[in-house]
Formats: sequence, structure tokens, C-alpha cells
Amino acid sequence: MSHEIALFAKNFWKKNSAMIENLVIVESPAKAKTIEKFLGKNFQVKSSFGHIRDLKKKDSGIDIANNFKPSYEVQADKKKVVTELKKLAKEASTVWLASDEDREGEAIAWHLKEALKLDPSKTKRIVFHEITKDAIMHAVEHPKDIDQDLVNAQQARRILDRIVGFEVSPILWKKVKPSLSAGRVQSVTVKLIVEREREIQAFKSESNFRVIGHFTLVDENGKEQTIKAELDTRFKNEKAVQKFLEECRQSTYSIENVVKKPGKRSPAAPFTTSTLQQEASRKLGYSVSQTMAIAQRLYEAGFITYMRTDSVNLSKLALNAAKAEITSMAGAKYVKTRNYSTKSKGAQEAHEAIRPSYMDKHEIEGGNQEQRLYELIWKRAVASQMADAELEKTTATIKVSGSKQKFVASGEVITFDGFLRLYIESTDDEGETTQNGNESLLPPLEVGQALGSQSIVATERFSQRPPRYTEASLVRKLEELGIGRPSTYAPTISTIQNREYVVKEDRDGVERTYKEYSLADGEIASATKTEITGAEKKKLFPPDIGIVVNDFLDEHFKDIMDYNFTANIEVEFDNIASGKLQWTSALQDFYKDFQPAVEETVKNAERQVGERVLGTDPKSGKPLSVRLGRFGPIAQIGTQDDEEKPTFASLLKGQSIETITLEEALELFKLPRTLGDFEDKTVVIGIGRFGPYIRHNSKFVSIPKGEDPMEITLEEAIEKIKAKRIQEELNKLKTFEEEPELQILKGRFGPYISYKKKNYKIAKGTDPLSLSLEDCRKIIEETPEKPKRGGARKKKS
DNA sequence: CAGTGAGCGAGCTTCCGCTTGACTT
Repeated sequence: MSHEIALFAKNFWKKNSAMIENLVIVESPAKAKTIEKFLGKNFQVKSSFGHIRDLKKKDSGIDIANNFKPSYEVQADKKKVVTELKKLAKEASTVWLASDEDREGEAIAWHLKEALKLDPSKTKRIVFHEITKDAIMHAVEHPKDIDQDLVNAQQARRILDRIVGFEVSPILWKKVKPSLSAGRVQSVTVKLIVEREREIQAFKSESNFRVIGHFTLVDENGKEQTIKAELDTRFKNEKAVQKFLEECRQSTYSIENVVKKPGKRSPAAPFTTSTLQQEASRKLGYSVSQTMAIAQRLYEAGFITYMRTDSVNLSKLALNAAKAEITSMAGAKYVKTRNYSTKSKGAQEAHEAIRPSYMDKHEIEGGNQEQRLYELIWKRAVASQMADAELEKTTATIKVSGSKQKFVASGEVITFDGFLRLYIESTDDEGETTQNGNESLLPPLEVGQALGSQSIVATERFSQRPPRYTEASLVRKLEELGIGRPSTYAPTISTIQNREYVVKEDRDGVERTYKEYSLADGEIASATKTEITGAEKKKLFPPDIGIVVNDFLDEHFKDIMDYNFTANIEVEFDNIASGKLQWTSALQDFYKDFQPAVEETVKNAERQVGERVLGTDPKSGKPLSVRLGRFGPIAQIGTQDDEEKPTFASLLKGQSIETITLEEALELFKLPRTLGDFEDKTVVIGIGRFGPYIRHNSKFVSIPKGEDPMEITLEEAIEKIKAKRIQEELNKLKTFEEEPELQILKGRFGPYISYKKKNYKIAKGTDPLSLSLEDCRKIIEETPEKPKRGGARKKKS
């Protein structure tokens, strides 16, 4: 009976699937779902999940001698999709290749045709720019052929990237450290960070004095008002400040001039991948990969359009929907339909800007993060179609009698809010905002009007060093330079952090003093004040390995490390796409300079460890140097050639071989430090990866932050050791007499079993006290061996 | 999960762009 049902189902399926006349293949499954709704029953829409084939992993996949002949293979994780598509394509009467219209999309269509062995007579290539019924039907009525020139441009891109990555990386393994990587995109990305760090280190801050006056006047209602104004001159030194304030003691103040100017502000374009990442970082504090993961969920739920795009364009449908929405929300005078155009280099614009699927959906149901990101996308898209904000700017100059200098007060009033009603774009302002930034309304002022002086304060201000990059501001820079694509910004930033070329860190600021002079009630006073400067949050820093690799590549591969390299070859790829250039000659052109550089470097480049000799150790008279060791940056006293072995010390977190001083390096050698004996075993203070520690009887006790490891006495150390013992005793939940090595302990994440220095987790819901020795042994038995750390990196497929 | 910092030298690492889940802790 069940057999009969199965047979029936099989036949039914066969019959039904044979009925599908048309197979449409798109790149994304979410898109497939949407499109299927627009097309009739005769269409089945499937997804390729992006590229299905790639260059062979082994032996580079390119036969360079044979005119760069590529060998492709179906990627391991795409075998299933390809098999399924092959089967469906066989059954269909027509296969429609509907991947994106850009270089990569064209290549996907071509690879599909090749890998699925599609019959040319029943294969059609279509593209559409909007996911609407009209657009799709129009595309179906106007099929094209696969554009082989565009495909060749993609092949050239792909092959060049493989050649760069797979020929340069192995050089790094030999000359610097195993498992490192280099590539057209990642290596210049790191360079941006390294160069910025050097600019910051070289930066010499200069100071001057900014003068702010507070003036009073009585308005028409008899009420006293104050206005704040900044002097048009910044003084270079204290003498000039004193001289000016001295003059001011006798001065009177009056309005010399009042200028009113209308102004306007326009909304920003709707989001692209890059601007979404920037705003989500500034407004919501998300990392770029976080933003992309949340956006992906919104896309899959059908709330937003595609999130990997470099286009600021909105579909007609969206423009109309926005117009209707704004009209019903705020009225027709808030509407202004705008078409934005892309200004970033190398944009391919296969998609729309990122926008809500439905403009009238103000909020969505779902997680908190999804809701917040959606709100941002909705506001930005709608605001982009709203009227300019209109404002009136007032600038008043204040004359100081007996002085050349003038004060300037400015105010701003919004006379029509326009798009500001909905959305204000954030900026990456570093440090101080200008006092004039908080513009507000000025009271009515008349030329010649006399003002009273409440106070004049001159504050020492320092010039700002260049800002360190955040993930998001780095993405903006990459986009500006045309390096990388929307789909790779987040992965690239993860890669350079995984390689430890770059770390994202917080840094404490340092205290700085500044002078302040003030004049109030005819008295001049001065004060020295302090402020915290240079504190950083989630900023990108280059550790030593990043610097060493960068310098090595910069020295030997100047062409690839040029910021314009990508932009220049993109021109060539465009020429291939338009049929003006053979793709193989573009590659030959590149390779004729690249290959000698590879050979030269392999042969002649010295091993690079970033060594710097800082000076001599006063105790031994031997040279003290810093360099990259096998486990990270180290300081070393003496050399390998000495009869006595050199002594070593690891650099601390935050220290760099590039900036460490001799004094700081000498400090490192003061640890480990032996305090004395306790219970016949020595007590040693040291410093490790997790900070300073006390070691006794091969046990470690951490020294809490804020306590100086140089100051700890033997007595204090013994106390900490005893305290730790008590804590350990308290953590023991259960022990077994017949097996003292096996214990049930209480840890940070709950109870666990400890046996022979290894830990085993106890399943949730189990009462740890109820476990018998046999139970514990069973758990240990059944726990799989952990993969060894440090070997192969975590990888997909 | 902490102190090392050479070395017998097997066999491995690596790119960019297009797309989503499937794995454990």
C-alpha cells in the first residue's frame, strides 16, 4: 500500500515536473522566491547561490605558459546545486539565465551554460533592473546572448587576483612567517592602516589660543540676553593673549555689522552597502559584518531590497511609493523627487539602492537589531525623496574699541524643516566639535548697538592628529579608491583582522595640560587645566606583523601596492568588456612586470623580522634589539653569535617594535622577578599573555589590574596564593577518593569535570552532585578530542 | 590558558567575488 502511494507520488511528480516548460536561474534564493510569484505556472525559478565554478584550487588553476588558460571546477559546496540544476535544465524546454547584469553576473551565466552543458538553442540570457512583473515580462520578451567580452573581463579579473594572491603569499611564508597572505585588495587595505598609524606617530601637535566672548544686551522686552562670539584671530602664544586681554579691559563693544543669508540643506542619497555600513556604525554601533548579517535577514524576510549594491538609484515604483508616503505623512510640499547618481569609482550598479520593499511600512516585527536597522533604511530612503531644509544664517560682527580684532557671532534658524523632519546624517567628527557648531538663534541685533561684556576667555587648543580608521571609515576609503566590491568589504575587513595584520582596539587617552586666560569684571586670571586626549574606541591599529608584511610588500611589489593599481586595471577590464582589448594581452601586460618582481624577491630578499637596535643594555654592555619572534614581537639582549645565549622578553600589548624606546624595553627585562621562597618553592612574578601573574609550585595567580607587579612583596604574594587556594577549595563541588585526579568544579560557565588538566562539560539540566565516578568517566570517554589549536585555520568547505 | 624565541624539516598555508547555511563552543 505504501508502495503504491510512493509510486503514485513519483509519477505525479514526474508528470508535474515535466510540465514545467521554463527554468529561470537567478543568483539569490530570496530573489527566486519573489520572481516566481510574478511568472506563471509554466516557470520554475531556481537559484545558483552565486558563482558555481571557480579556478581549480590545486596548481593555481592557470596555465600561464598556455596564454593563461584557466581550468575551472565546480566548487565543493556547489556540487549539490549544480546536480539539481542540471536535472531541471534537462527537463525544461527553455532555460533562462537571469543572473545580474554586471561582470560577475555575466560570468555566472556563462559558467552555468558550461557546467550544465546547456543546449544553446534552448538557452536564453535575460536581465532586469527591477523586480516587478512588468520589468520581468519585458526581459523575457527581449532575451539576449551571453556577452563573451564581459565574461572575458571577469576571467581576466579572476585570473589576475589568483596570480597575485598565489604567487605573493608563498613568498611571505618563506620570508616572513607561514600562513600569511597577500592580495590585490587586502594588502592595500592594510597599507592604509599602516600609513595612517605612521602619520599619527609623526604628528606634532601645535597649539594656539581660541578666544570666546560672552556679551550681553537688553532686548526689546527689557530682558537680558547673552550672545556668544568667537574672535576672528587665534593667538599663537600667551604673550599675545595677555596683550589682547589687557587691551580689552578698556574696550567697549558694539555691533558693527549684521548679515542674514538664506541657506539650504539637502538629504543624502539612499543607502549603498558602504554608506549603510558607515551609518549603522555611527548611529547604532554595529560592526560592518554585523550590519551585513542583520541586513541579510531583513532581505530574506522580504523587508528590504538587496543589500550588496553600489547603486544609489531607486526604481520608478519606489519613487512613486515614496512620494505617496511623504504626501500622506507630511503633505505635498515635503515631496521632492530626486534621482541620485553614483560618484564612487568602478561602480557597476546591477541593483537598486538599499531601500524598504514597501515604503509605507514604517516599522517591522522582528528582533531589536533588525528593527533598528530597518528604521534607519526606511528613514534614509524616504528622506532622500523629501524637500530641502531651508534655513536662515545670521552672522554678526562685534567691534572691539581700540583693537583690530573683531568677534563674530553666528546663528542659524531652520525656516522649513523639509527632510530634517525625518533623518539627519551623522558625521565622523573626531574629538572636539567647533563651538560654532551648535548654532542657534541670535536675538534681534542692530548695527551700532552697544553690548556689555560678561567674559572673554582664551583657551589653548591643539591641532588634531589624523583620525584612526574605524571599520566603517575604512570601507568608505576603500570605496572612494575603487578597491573591493560591496560583497567583499565585510569579508576583507575580517580577513585582515584574522591574519592579525590589523586589530580593532580601545586605547586609553593621556592627560594633557592646557592654559586658559580669562577676563571678567576687569580682572585677568590664568589657570592651567587638564583634559584627556587621544582615547580611542573600536579603532584599527597595525600590530608589528602587519607593519613588517606591509613594508616588505611595499618594497618588492610597488605596482600592486599602489592605491591606483585597481583603478588602472579596471580601465583595462572595461576595455576588454567593450571588445577593444584582448583579455589575454591585458594579462600578459601585467605579468611581464610582475613575474620578474616575483623572481627577484624570491632570490634576493632577506628574511624580514623588522629588527631594530635600540641601544646597549647598561648592565651587560650588549646590544638591545627588538624584532618579530616566532610567537610575536620580542626584545633581545645580546646576539646569536655571542658565546652566552641572548636573553629575551616579550613586548607588552600595545607596544610596537616600531615605537618602543630603550627605556621601555629595559623595563621588560625586570620581570620575571624572584621574590623568595614559600613552602620550599620559589615565588616568581612574571608577565604573560593575560597580564602579570604570581607563579608558585607551577601554579599561576593573576595580579589584578591596577597593582604594580614591580611593587608586590613576598608577603602580599603569599596572601594571594592562599586566597586562590581557598577559592579553589570552594569551587570543588565533588571529589572521589578512589580517583583524586577527577573532580567536579564550579567554573565561570557553570559546573564542569576536570581530569588530568582537561575540562569536560556537563550536559545542561544534570545535577552535578548526582554524578557518580562512573558517570564522569563516561562523559570523559564520550567527549570528542578537541582539534589542535594553532595548526590549520578555521575554514569553510 | 601564561614561562618559549634554534631545530631534523613532512605537509600545509594563500587570492577576489558571487551567494547562503552548517558546523561546534
